[in-house]
Amino acid sequence: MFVITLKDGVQKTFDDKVSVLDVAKSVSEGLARNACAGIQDGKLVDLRTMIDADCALTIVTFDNDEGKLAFRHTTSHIMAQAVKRLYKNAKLAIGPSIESGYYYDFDVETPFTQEELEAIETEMKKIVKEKLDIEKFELPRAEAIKLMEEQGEPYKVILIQDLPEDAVISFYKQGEFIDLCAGPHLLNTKDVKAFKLTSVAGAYWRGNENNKMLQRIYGTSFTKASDLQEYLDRIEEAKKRDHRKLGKELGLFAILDEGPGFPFFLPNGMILKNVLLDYWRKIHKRAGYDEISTPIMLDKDLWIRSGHWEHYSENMYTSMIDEKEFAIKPMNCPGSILAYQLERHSYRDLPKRMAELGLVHRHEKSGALHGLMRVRCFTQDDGHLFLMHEQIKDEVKRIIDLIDSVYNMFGFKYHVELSTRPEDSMGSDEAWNHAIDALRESLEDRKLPFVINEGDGAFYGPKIDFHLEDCLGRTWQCGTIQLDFQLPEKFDLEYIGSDGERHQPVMIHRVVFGSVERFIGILIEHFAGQFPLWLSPVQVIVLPISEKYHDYTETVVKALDGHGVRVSADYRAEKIGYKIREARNQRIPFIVVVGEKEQEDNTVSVRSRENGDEGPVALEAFVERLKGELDVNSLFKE
RNA sequence: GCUGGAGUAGCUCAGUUGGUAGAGCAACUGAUUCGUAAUCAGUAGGUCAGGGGUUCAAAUCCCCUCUUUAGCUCCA
Repeated sequence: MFVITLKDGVQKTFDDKVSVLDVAKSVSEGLARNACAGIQDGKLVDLRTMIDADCALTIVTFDNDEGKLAFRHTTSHIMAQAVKRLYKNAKLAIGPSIESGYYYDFDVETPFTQEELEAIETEMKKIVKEKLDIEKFELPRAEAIKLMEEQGEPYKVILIQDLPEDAVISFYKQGEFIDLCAGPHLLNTKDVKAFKLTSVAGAYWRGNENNKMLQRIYGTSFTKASDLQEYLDRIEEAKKRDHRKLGKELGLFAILDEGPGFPFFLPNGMILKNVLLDYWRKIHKRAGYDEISTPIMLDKDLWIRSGHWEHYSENMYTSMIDEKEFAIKPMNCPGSILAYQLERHSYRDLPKRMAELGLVHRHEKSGALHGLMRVRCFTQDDGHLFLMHEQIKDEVKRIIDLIDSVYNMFGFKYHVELSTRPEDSMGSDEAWNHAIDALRESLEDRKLPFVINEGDGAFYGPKIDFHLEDCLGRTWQCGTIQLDFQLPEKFDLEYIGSDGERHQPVMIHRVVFGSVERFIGILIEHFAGQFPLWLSPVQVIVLPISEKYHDYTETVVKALDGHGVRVSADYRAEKIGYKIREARNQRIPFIVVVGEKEQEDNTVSVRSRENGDEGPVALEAFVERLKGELDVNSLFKE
C-alpha cells in the first residue's frame, strides 16, 4: 500500500502499482484525456510510468509548460518518422521541443525545400491517422548501441556513447519508427491534432560551427486547430510590426548596402531618438549621474591593459594613426576609467556615477546582423560607477529601481537573469563569487525572481540581465548591471578612505536601454509604429480642406508649435480623405482638419488615432489638452 | 563566418520553355479647391545588385563578389 499526493494536496491510496495515466483516471476522465505527462517528485515522467511507492505527483496537460514539452516532443518524433519514410537515407540527430514548438535535425544530402516540407506534413497527418501506440523500452548500453547501428543512425550511436556509464538508455517506438529518447511522450500519435512545419534551416551538429551542418526542420503543434491558427496569426502580426518594414514606411531609419550594420537615422527617427535621450538624460541627472563623453578611438595599449585586446579583439576595429595602432571602442569602460583617474577621489564622493551615451563599434559576423536589433555600430546608454564595497548592494538596488521605472514607462514586463563566470574570463574565483553573491543578494532584497544563467557573464565580471517582454510575448535582453573587480585592479583605481589610506573602488557597468538602437527597434515593434504621444515624431498634423484655409492652418500650427507640440501641416491640393489616409498611415496621433466652419468658430476638428473623428473643439481647448498630455513633469515622475 | 532562400523603377511586386522589361503607388506637369482612409489626365523614371562565362541572343543558364533574409554560431 502506498500514498500518492496530488497537486492540490489530495492523497490517494493504492494497493498495487499504478501508471500515471491510471492516477489521472482516478481523478477524472477529463484529466486523463488531456494529460500529457506527469511530474513525480519534481521529475517529469511518462503517463506510462508505473508508480509503486509514496510520492508527490502532478498530472500535466498541454496547458502546462511540461505538458507542452511532452506533446511537442512527440510531434517532433512524428515528424522524424515521416522524414524517415520519405527519405530512407536521412540520419537522425536530435529533436527536442522548444519554447514555441519543436525541431528535429537531420543529416540529408540536399536541404529540404518548401514543397518537401509540405509533403512531410502530409505524411505526418497519415501517421496521426494511423493511431500508432507509442511504446517505451530500455536497453543496456551495448545493446542500445547495437540497435542504433543496425538502424543506421550514427549520430544516435555517438549520443549513447556520450551518456554517463550508469545512464538508463530508453527508446520510444511508434510503428516502424524507433528513436533514442529520454521522453516523456504521449501514448499514441492520434493525440497530435494540430501541427505545422514552419521553417527549415541549417544547424551545426551539437551547435559547434566546426561540425557538419545538418538540416533542421522547425514546427509547432497544439491540441486544437484554433490555437494553432492563433499562433500563426501572431507570427503574421509580428511580421506586420517588423521594425525594418515600419522603419522604412515611417521614415525612421535606413541601413544601406554602403554600410552593412551601420544604421542611418532619418529625420523622424532622429526625433524619436532625441526624445528618448532627453528622457534618459533627465532621469540620470536626477539619479545622480554626471554625463561625460569619451573618444571613439583610443590607443591600442589601453585596450591591451584593459584586457579587451585579449578577450574581445575579434570584434574590434582598428586603425593606424602616424604608424601607431588605435582601436575603435567596442565598450566605453576604459574611457570612463581614464576620466575617473583624472582626479583624486575621496570616499565622501562615492559612489561616483558617470554616464555616457557612447557610440561603440563591434565587428559582428555578417550573418548576425538584423535591422536595428543587431548592428555593428550602436549607442550604449552606459553608466560606470565607482564605489566602495559596502555600497554595492545599495547601489545595485538603486539601479534596479531605475531600470524598473524606465521599463514601466513603456509598458514592458520583464524578467531578470543572473549570469555567472564564463570560461574566457579574468580574475580570481574568490572575487567572482563575492561579486555574484552581491548581485544575488540585491535581487533577493528587491524580491525580484531570477534565473541563473551559468557561464554567461562578461569576461570581467558577473551580471544581472534584464529581459523585457513586448506585447507579443517576445523577450529582448536590454538592461544589464555588471559588477567588476578586475578593471579597478588592472588600472590601479583608487580613492582615499576615511582612514586617509588609498583603497581600490569597485566598478559597476550598467545600461538601461542597452543599445539605444535596439531599444528603438523594440519600441517600434512593441507599439507597431503607434508611439505614445510623447514619443511620436509628429504629434499633430493639420489638414486644410482647401487652399482657402491655409492662413488659418498656419494659425493653428503656430499655436501648437508655440507650446512645444511637434506639428506639421499638409498644404497639398489633395482631397481631405487622401491626406487623412496618408496621415493615418504615418500613425500620427492627432489629425486636425480645418475648413470653413473651423476658421469661423476658431475651432479644430480633431481626429485621434485611437477614437477616430472626435468632432470640433475650440483651438484653445485642444492646445490645453495636448499640454496636459505632454506635461514633461508628469511623464517623468517616479 | 556557415547552410538554404532572395536581389527587376523611389516603394510593393509581375516577367512563360533564353528572343532584348511591365503594373500599381510615389515623383513631376497640368486641371480640380474638395468635409474625415486613395480626384482626373499626362510626363518622366530601370547597364534587371556588380563582375565574368555559355549562346546568334541572358533579367532568365553557369561561376565569383556584394547586399539581404530564415536559422546556426555569437551577442547590447
